[in-house]
Amino acid sequence: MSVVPIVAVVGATASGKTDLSLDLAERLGGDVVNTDAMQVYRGMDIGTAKLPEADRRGIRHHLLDTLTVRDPLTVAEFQHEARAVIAELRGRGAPPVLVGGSALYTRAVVDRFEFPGTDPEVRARLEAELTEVGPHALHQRLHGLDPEAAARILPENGRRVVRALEVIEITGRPFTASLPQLEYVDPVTIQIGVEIDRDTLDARIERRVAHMFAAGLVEEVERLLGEGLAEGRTASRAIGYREVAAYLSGELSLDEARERTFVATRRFARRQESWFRRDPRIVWVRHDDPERAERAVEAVRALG
RNA sequence: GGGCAGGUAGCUCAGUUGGUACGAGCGUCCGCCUGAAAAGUGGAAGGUCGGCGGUUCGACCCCGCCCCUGCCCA
Repeated sequence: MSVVPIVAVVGATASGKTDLSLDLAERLGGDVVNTDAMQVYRGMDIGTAKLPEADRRGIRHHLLDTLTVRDPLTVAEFQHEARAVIAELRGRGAPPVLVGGSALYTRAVVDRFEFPGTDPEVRARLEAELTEVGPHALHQRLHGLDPEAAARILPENGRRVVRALEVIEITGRPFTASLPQLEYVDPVTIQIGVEIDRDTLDARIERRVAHMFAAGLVEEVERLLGEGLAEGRTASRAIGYREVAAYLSGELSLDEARERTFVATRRFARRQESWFRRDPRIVWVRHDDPERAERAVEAVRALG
């Protein structure tokens, strides 16, 4: 193979992406690159199902544990860093094997995807307005400035309305409110999706959540709260962490926290599925297919 | 054995002095998504209102009996 391919393993949480990524990296002689929004946080191990060092089969993993829980992270920043890592790996001939369930992160890295800038002051001001006057009023304003964007963004979705207004203000141009075409930055890219039926997935999620609590998730959250987890804009939203934090502050019983974590994870998996499902470029392999790694490698080699 | 409370969507519960269930939250299903994405957001499908009988033009709401659940007394 003349060009070093970019491989991305995608799929719902708990579907078995991690194992497949190790098999692929091993067979292709590559490194693993995390594309999970929460596994970048140091100390968030149990609740993010981060693969322990000892289980990495000696394969190098990138973009894990790069931030503290107080550090916010954005897609655009992640895109920048991940692309740098990918370039470096390919430079030395090692195929990057991306793994992670954060669909937008993966797409931002692998696809032609450009983010207009951001301005903390403008953002803060608009967010303050949002809490004050509500999303509908801001949506009205957006309608006046950029009817097309307003038509595509639901009036209830304050977050997106704010971002649209921010972009318009700092760029002076209309906001593109829809996702870009599905087009890889580098044509030698492939996405391998892990396919799994719902009942099996739900059972795995339930087991995983039970295991997390048994393995000390509560203690992990307690420790991270001491490190400022609650102030972390991104990290504090992680499933499992907010539920356990609610338990620790007395808002929920332990059982409720566990149940809600299970339910939230299940919902998250549904959202991931609906996201990946509509990307026709993904090559799917069954989670329980004994030949799945071979099939995936074959698909990679077929790239040319 | 007696008393009290309750049996309404998958779950927790609203509801009408009798006039086609206005239901809500959660879940489920489907969708959207450009700097918080494990986030944010829209929609849809679900109910013979415990059973049987009675009163009534008409009952989920009234009466009787029965079944179930919880609590109390014996």
